[in-house]
Amino acid sequence: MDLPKKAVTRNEVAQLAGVSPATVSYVVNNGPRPVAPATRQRVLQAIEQLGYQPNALARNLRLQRTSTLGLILPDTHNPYFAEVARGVEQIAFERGYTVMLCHSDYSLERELHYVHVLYAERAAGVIWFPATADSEPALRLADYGVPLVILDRVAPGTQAPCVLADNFRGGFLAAQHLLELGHTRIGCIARPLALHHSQERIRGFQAALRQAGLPPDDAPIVKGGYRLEDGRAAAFQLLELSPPPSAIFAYNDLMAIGALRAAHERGWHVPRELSIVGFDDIPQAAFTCPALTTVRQPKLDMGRRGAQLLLDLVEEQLSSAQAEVPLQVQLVIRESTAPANNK
Amino acid sequence: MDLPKKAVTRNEVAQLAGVSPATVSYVVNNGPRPVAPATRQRVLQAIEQLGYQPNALARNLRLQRTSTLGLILPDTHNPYFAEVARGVEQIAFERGYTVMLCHSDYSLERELHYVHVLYAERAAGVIWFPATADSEPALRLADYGVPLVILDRVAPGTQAPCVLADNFRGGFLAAQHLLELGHTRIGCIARPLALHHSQERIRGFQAALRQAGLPPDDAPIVKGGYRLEDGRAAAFQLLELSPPPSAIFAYNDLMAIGALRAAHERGWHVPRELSIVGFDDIPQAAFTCPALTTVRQPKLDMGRRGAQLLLDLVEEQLSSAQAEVPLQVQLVIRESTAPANNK
DNA sequence: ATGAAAGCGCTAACAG
DNA sequence: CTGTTAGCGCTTTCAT
Repeated sequence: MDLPKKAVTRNEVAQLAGVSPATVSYVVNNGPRPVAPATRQRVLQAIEQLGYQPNALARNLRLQRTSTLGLILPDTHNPYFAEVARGVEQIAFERGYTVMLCHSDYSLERELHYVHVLYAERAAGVIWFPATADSEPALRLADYGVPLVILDRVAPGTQAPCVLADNFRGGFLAAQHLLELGHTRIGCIARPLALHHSQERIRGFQAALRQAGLPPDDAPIVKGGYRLEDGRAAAFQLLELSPPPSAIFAYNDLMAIGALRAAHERGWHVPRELSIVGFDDIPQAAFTCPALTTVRQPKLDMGRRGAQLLLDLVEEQLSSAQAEVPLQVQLVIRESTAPANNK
Repeated sequence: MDLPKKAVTRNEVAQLAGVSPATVSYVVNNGPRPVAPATRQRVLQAIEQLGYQPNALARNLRLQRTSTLGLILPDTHNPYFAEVARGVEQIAFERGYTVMLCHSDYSLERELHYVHVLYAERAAGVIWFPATADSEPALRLADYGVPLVILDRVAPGTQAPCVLADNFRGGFLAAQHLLELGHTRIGCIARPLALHHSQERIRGFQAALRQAGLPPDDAPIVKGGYRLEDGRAAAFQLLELSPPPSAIFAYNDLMAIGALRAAHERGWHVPRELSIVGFDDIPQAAFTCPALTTVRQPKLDMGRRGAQLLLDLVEEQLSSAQAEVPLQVQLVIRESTAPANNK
């Protein structure tokens, strides 16, 4: 039943309908030339009868373009990325594109691997959620002439449009939220500050402290990974300080959850004795534990916006043909909305 | 920088290297014919110099096969599916395949849409996580001769291999776990019983009750959706019964979390006054809320096993060429492991 | 050891 | 309105 059954081709359809292969194309593509209603009918019937399904490979080869989008991201295990993937696919579907899912698994090497694969497949464009601070993948894609949109990060030396969360504002809001709850000693779980967005979140965070008249240096920072387990470890460090913080701002929700876990293990009651705020918005987490408040970030929307931007780029490039379009840098800022205390 | 830059072709490489296009192929593919070391060197250098990257479209067209796998699943918003996707991509990567991510969004129509797209793209095989009880997508794929592996469901009328969780056992274990905790009145949040796996989970659940000497009919069942919100609504129904159950077994973790939320809203304390068990294993949930225990199910592994099975099928079909291989039905049972109470 | 050439299935310009 | 034909970039069987 699933032996290498040979697919029916356009020629067979043409033969059955008694027309030329070209005519079949005109019917299938609804153009570029008109077809007499009677002929069209015969062709459609032949297609139906044979179960003809045009070969996209041949079509793409001939057209010198595909409708495939590459999506490179670290790992859908992190619900944040899964949500981004979902957003990308939604838009791709709506606009007739298809998505190739590429996990970089937080490795530059694999990002580069997929850059090559996607170019080999002549992807129409790529959406890249960088795993490291290295811009090489973007450079390579630019070199290949493949349109690119970068998510959640700026890649120095690149012209590619970015979709960014407003990291500064997110950090600011997180601190503000905790300050309003009466906390004065707040610990931070960050990533290495070399990372632009981590740095921004911390900057925003400290700005809020300063504005409240608190010395930012009072806020202990633990720099580290990005996984749940990293958050747990970082929280242990923070809780052992004297005095320990009464609140924690975590770089992402995964680590916030890790912190929550650490708190539980240490016998702290959240949120009575310790408040925790994560930067992202993981619905399950938000719903599961009323103690966990999050600064909401529209990550589904990030995927959607990224895909939209990319497809606009792709299609513009297509229509503008060889007209020398001036490069343009487009920067989209997505703002975090106010912190939501999930009652 | 990303204008429709024309890609360098094999002919240009051949010209630069002063060899025939065929020779370039032999070098690139390392066969099927040997190439003199000196020639090979010149070709490699030309490739390097021009930044040549073979066009996979042309190659696939010629070869009449691709290394693209289709993955059709409801929605990566559900971490369960995200995890499956991750598993599939892992194996695909290892074996040199690429994954097309297709969200059916729980709709048969979209499943069929993607079946067509994937066939048009001549996908080497498809992994399908059905959204409904309808087998039509499987039938269509069989008709096209596209190898298929079905996840988590049997599709009547199909020969496709399935990767199944041991739903009966999972339900059994869930009930057993709750019985050991001393519960005697346990509510169920299920999906429509027409769905094989929901039915099985309930069957297993009731079998455990029976074995414990309890009348299964005492266990109230609410049938419904699959989302967090559905679980919340179902839990409200259960909690309003008199007497209300002291424990709840939910079809999946998303609904278990919804139930947890409902309990909170009603002022119940979990797990002191109400125990909740979800069938899946969502790490965040499990970690976030120590009250939530889950029957672990290796969903990453489900994706991995599915992809392995599929690729074996694909490659076997490739090698066996036109030899009339007898159809074979392969059924893999994945067992749920013991319930883990996430302390 | 290598070159020439025939397609893979399709689109679109060129001819009627 | 429709048929014929030249490729798209590649693999591989013929030849040499």
